[in-house]
Amino acid sequence: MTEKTMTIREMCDAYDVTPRTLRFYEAKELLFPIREGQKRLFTKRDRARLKLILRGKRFGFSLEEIRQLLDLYHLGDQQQTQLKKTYEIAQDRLADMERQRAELDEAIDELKEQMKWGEKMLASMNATKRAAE
Amino acid sequence: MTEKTMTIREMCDAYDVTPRTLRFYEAKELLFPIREGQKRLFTKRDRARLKLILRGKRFGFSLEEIRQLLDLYHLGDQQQTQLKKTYEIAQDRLADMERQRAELDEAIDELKEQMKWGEKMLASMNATKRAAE
DNA sequence: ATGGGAATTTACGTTGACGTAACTCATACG
DNA sequence: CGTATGAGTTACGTCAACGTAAATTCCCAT
Repeated sequence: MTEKTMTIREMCDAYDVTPRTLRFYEAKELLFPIREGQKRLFTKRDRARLKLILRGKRFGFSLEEIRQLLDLYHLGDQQQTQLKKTYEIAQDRLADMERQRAELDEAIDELKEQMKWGEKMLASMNATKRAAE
Repeated sequence: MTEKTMTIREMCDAYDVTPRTLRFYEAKELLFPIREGQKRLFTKRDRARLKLILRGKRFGFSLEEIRQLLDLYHLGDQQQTQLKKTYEIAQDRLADMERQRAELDEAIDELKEQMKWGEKMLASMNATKRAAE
């Protein structure tokens, strides 16, 4: 088996998070490291989940929302209603994300416009400065 | 002149925010309503800024970052260094946003995959249920 | 004059996502 | 054997972005 586990330190280095963060995620039931006596051992599953958590965060999911989405994976004998609910959450988020992307595109364009502006300002100010020297 | 101003209530209704929010933005120097005696009067400029603030928020800018970007507009006699700094902030944010969009695209795809999964689960569970009836 | 609605100020409360400090416990090392 | 290093627990602190409550104040209609 590829049951290679990682210590908390290795995880921190590998994913650039603090120990506090990993323990916090465990407390919030986003990660489930095995407890070898005192220490935590993070499995491949934990690493996969952490990657998803970090990406989720990067575009505004709350940890709670991320937890719900992660639960899409382990749907063994769940009740159908629960499944449906989670599925709908995912659908909503997807719609949100697509709206967000559209806005993002728009905003990027506008920001670019804005910056052409800034460039001109800079140029004219440099000209003024050179003229003054 | 089109110097039509709006009261706080009108603003709230028009932009779906609370009075608290508008006062908060004023305190943070994002808005500058005129004070007619006791009351605030929001100008066209305030409305334009508010729109930008709200959009900025929708994709994760902090109010402080938004304030900096808004300052790109009123660059009258500013110092060049200040201008440059702000300009660089904008550049960085733009890069961030483009990275974010790329990730968003990726994540949307993955989420869609995930959901096909969910659909199959739902379908098979419905089949099971029907067979049991 | 008065009572009812707005708007205002002041100030404390809240939520999420950790940071940070204090202390304990275990182990490795010279 | 002492100690330094690293992990763990507990619990209080923080920061942003407002919410919420209390106590005025102002204007206007009855």
